[in-house]
Amino acid sequence: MYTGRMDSRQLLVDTMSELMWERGYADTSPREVRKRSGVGQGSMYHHFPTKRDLALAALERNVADLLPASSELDGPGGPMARIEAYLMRPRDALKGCKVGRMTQDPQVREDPVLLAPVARAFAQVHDRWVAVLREAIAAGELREGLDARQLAHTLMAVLQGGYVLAIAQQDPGLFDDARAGALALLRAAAPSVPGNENNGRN
Amino acid sequence: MYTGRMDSRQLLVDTMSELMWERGYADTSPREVRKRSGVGQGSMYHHFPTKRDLALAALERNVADLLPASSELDGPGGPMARIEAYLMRPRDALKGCKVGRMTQDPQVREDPVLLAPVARAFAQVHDRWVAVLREAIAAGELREGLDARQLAHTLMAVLQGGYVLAIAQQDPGLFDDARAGALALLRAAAPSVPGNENNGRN
DNA sequence: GTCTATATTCCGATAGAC
DNA sequence: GTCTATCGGAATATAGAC
Repeated sequence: MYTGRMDSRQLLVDTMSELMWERGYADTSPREVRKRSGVGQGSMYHHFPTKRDLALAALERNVADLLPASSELDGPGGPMARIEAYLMRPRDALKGCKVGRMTQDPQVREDPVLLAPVARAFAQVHDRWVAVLREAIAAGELREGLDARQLAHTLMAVLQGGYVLAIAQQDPGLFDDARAGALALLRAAAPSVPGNENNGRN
Repeated sequence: MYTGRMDSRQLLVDTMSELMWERGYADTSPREVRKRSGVGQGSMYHHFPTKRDLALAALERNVADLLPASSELDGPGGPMARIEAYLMRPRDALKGCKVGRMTQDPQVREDPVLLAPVARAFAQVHDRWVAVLREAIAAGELREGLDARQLAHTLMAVLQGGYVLAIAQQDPGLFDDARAGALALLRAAAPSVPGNENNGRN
């Protein structure tokens, strides 16, 4: 499919994926895509019969962009160190998440086909979170009895919701607050006597 | 301003506020508002010269709807009990937050006037969170050294992000996971020996 | 305050030549 | 594959009568 150079098809997908991050799907018009990409009308409808087809391709691309970052969660190093690294990695809070944003687009959220890549991406990130959280519990870095699957959703939500708060106040600091607070809570949830697995006096 | 009955103006605002929750601002057309409300063209532009004016009124209304709920945070009862009650109160996860949603609307987030009510509402909820969290720390229900302002943003983010996750999978359970996990973390962040303020052996 | 008529521009395509 | 021309309908109003 990919012919080896920056062809029209690729240009269209790149441009659409930018615009979907910036403006979402519903509010992005084929006209804008053509203007920004410089690709002509005929060309566009040759490669993508409908706006939705182009959006789907762009969405898959955005999802693919996102997943490598989360592989940081199962890289080398202690589990808590990886958790902190992923949680605190630099992110452009005021732009938001190019995948999470799609859930708020009325035309995406009502379209199972467009929503599917979003769901898959989040499920994959969730799996990675669960694994590292289980490791942390096993390593005695997090208290036993915590539910790794729940906690994974909690931490993903902190990031997704952090964007919402930051955008509302136009202040990236709120995103940083949200994740720093989450990290502080995780630390407070370490077994009570660090280095001694026999907590409390059970 | 309010004439005592369900006049056109009020009908328009009610309808617009519903539609903004369902579809956002950018993707809601004046035509849809007229259709759903039954108010005519002339009437509509008499009361609201532009779509944006109507949206602003609807937005203020949505914000006003939201704030009473958060007053639960400074009601009667122990701080942790109020925190749990507010965090766990029934919410329609798949509809999302009618205020938070606005931050993802391209035409709202770029318009300081439309964004202002959203920012104000979140700031107010944050204040309430901070107060109850400080109480919880003072009462020995949460470990000292936790930053109430950060934590307040964390918990708000859990809710906002929980909606994102739930919508992505079309499963309210993810919203419940996110908040249950947050509650579990808060409990784990209680002083290590409950009832004994002299934690560890400092 | 409400009505109908009209206007301009954009949306999301389709047609058909090159 | 790309181009230009065209299309029917919707978006977002404006005009002016009642």
